[in-house]
Amino acid sequence: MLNDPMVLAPVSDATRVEPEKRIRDRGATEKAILNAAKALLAEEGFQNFGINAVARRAGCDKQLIYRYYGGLNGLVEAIGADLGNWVKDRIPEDTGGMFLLTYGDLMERLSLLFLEALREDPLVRRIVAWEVSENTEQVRRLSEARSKALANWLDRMRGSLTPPKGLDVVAVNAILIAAIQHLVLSASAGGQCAGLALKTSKDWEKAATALKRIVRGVYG
Amino acid sequence: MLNDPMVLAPVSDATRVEPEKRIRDRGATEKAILNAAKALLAEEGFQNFGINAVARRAGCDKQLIYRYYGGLNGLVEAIGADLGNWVKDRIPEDTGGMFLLTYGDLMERLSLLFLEALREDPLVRRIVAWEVSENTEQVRRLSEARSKALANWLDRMRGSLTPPKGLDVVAVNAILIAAIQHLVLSASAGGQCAGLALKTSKDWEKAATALKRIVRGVYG
DNA sequence: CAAAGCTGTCACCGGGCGGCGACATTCTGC
DNA sequence: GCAGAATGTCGCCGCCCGGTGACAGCTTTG
Repeated sequence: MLNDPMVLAPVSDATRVEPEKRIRDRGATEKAILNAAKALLAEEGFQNFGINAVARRAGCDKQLIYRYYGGLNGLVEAIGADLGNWVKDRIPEDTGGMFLLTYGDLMERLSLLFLEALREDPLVRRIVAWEVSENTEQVRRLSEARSKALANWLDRMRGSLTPPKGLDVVAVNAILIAAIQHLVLSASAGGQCAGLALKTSKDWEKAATALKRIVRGVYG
Repeated sequence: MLNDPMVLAPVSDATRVEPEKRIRDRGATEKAILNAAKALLAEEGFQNFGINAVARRAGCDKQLIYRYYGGLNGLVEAIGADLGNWVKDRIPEDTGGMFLLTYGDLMERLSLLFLEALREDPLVRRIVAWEVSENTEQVRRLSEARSKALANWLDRMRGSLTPPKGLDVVAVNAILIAAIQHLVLSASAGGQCAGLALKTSKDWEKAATALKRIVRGVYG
């Protein structure tokens, strides 16, 4: 009664634009929402990541996010599920025909691969930044998924190579991963890290060389 | 704690409670605001860091923040100014009576000192997390102040020790710093990093040992 | 004394947020 | 054909945000 619809004398003239009806396809809509969420997170970061923003981006009503994903939490969980396949998608499973004779060979290669992969994946970068910035249930889920995937990958790649004795490989690798992650995040946010410029590919070569030296130093 | 909301009890009757007048002291108020801001940032992180929250915490009206600091930007800048003295305040200037014979000795010690200092300073941790999460003017200022202070500190501590030749020390040190920062941030947020638990002091000993091995590996 | 300035407080604005109920339209099963 | 479910849309709510103008009380200055 408030708005008598027919009073609206719809744009009668030639400027008439078809209302672009959204097709009714739950599957497609769900995908659109998920993609919108991932793109939004990748591009804008977790700061302005919210129901309204995702809905706007997906071009649908936010109500559908509640219906199909149970709200933001569920949506984030869905993103986390994808994340399980991250390493699979992003990092070559085989070692590129190289012969990895030692654990040092392996870790050098994996470090560089990981660095590359992270540099090229804005979504995961944002998630890592999120992980170190908040400690909500949402983030914890994401973090868990990511770390599990990463651990599996490391394990698979190790193959039958035995790590050196007398060295806490878990701790050392954690530090290496931390270094890579922070390096990439820092570069992504400010173009540098602790005085080291990280913009041009030349900058990155220097970083990669230093990283190699570090890995070789500890793993021989 | 500061100003009970009971102040808004109207001037009713004999139950008149003295409204706890805030003393008029611009200097003290400015300090209160700055401290509130730092405490808030340290405890809650940059997520909900805003004019209203700071004013609430400082127990004063937000208008004063605009007047005295020119808004949040100015306030953040004031925080950044303090940051310049961070290393000075937090990290012993002398080397604790140790004889640092080699660059490796130095960097091992500095790494551990930096790790310790960061672990014990929630404010700077939040700032570092902020740095990798956003790229606004505010954050850039903070970041710059911090990195400058850090560089100065490294330089002072180096003294007359000459770094090894044939090694890009800037890059290597940047990676070491990145590792430490990410390790601490990760621990602070989720109690672990890449599968390495970082809660108990025993956990941290393992991390420190691994870090030493890495530093020694690259710097001898 | 009064005027002018400083300090602190309050109320209000527009806007975006998350969340929800109600409705419109289309599809499905009987 | 019809009822009910599925899908999509709309408008509203209460809340908090940043920002600003107006005002009240104290202090300094003349």
